Order: sequence, then structure tokens, then C-alpha cells
Amino acid sequence: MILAKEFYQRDTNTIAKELLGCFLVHETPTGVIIGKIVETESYLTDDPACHGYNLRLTERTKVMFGDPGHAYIYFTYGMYYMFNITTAPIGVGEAVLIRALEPVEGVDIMFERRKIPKEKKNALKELCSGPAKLVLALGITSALYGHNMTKKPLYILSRDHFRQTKKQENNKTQAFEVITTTRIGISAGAELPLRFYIKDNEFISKK
DNA sequence: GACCAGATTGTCT
DNA sequence: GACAATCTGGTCA
Repeated sequence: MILAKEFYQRDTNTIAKELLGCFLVHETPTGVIIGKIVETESYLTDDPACHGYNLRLTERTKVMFGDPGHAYIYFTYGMYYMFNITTAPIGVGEAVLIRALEPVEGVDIMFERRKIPKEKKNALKELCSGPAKLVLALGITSALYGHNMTKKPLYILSRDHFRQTKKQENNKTQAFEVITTTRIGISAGAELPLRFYIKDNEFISKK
């Protein structure tokens, strides 16, 4: 089932942790693409690395201060987009950054979008092992800025969504340990333990 | 495997 | 005018 609005109306760190193992779905004209979330980061309102820090309300950050459960997509380094989901009540600028996915469905489309030859060693692991990569692989663009994450074409399915349809082997991947550590690629607030990922998962961006 | 520079543009000071 | 929640491809070992 699609995660409801209520899911996002809670503590940001709780949401970041519970998003691990859930499925990010993008229904595109060329096909449905699904990836399991294996790595996230929290960005809090009292955190200097957060764009919503110190009530910095601008054209770019305004969705962060709006309703929770919406897509906050923004551009950085001159060529990459990052995909976040807003959390916290109206007026509080917090979000969860999706850092890595494990490809589940629409893998062919991902390869095409990322322009990686399938024969390449570890090609599957490279598809979504980083925030900029997964945005490319899923075909997410700035057009989805502010999109409501409880609605099509972009939404998130609960952890148990595939439990009944897939085989027993999935049981192995359902139980997992969450590792908490420091974030990546930032200078301010770099020491805060706000990054979460699934232990021993091969698809995270970095060990 | 580890380290480093380059790409390239929106956003804020 | 400086910087950025990154990735890739290069070098050197």
C-alpha cells in the first residue's frame, strides 16, 4: 500500500529510518520503475547543513516549510538533482534525503537512463548508489518539485507491499539492521549522526 | 584501492 | 562572486 500522509507527520529521524526497506515508485510513460530504499539522511531545522536551517524560507526551500509528504527536488553542483521528501509540520523546514536504492523493477529503463552497459561489472550496484544517480535512474526531474508523495506518478510503498506476491526468499531481506552514522558531502554539521542505511546491503553509496 | 581535479549552473550574500 | 546534500574519469601505486 502507498504510505499515507500520516506517515510523514512524525519525527524526521523516525521517518528516515522507517523509509529504509520501503519502495520508491515512479510511473513513467516508458514504464514503471521501482527501487527499494536502502539509504537515507535527515536534514533538521536546527541543523546548519539543512536548507531550511534558521527559517531560510526562499523560492527554493518553500516546500520544506509546507505540508509534509511532498517532494523537495533541487539542483546542485551545476548538473545534479537531489530528491528529498519533506517532513515536519507546516512552518518547520525539515526533510529526508533519499541517498540510495536497490533496483527492483524497470531495471532495463534504469540502464538506459543512466547509460551504463549491462555487461559492466557491478553495473546493477552502480545504478542507484547515490542521490544524483537514483534521480537519473528513476527519471525524476524538477517538474516533480512539490509533488504530493501519496499520489501518482511518484509515491512510496510500504515495506510489506511485496511480501505476499514475491517468493519466500524475500524473507531474508525483510529483516535488517539499521546503521546510524554521519552524513556525506557536507561541511556544516558533518559530525551529526543523521545518516541511516541497511546493514550489509550492497547498494548503498558508500561504506 | 586511494586520492584529486573538472564539469557547470542555480541560489544566496 | 562564491559556493554547493555529487559523480566521473584520470593518475599513481
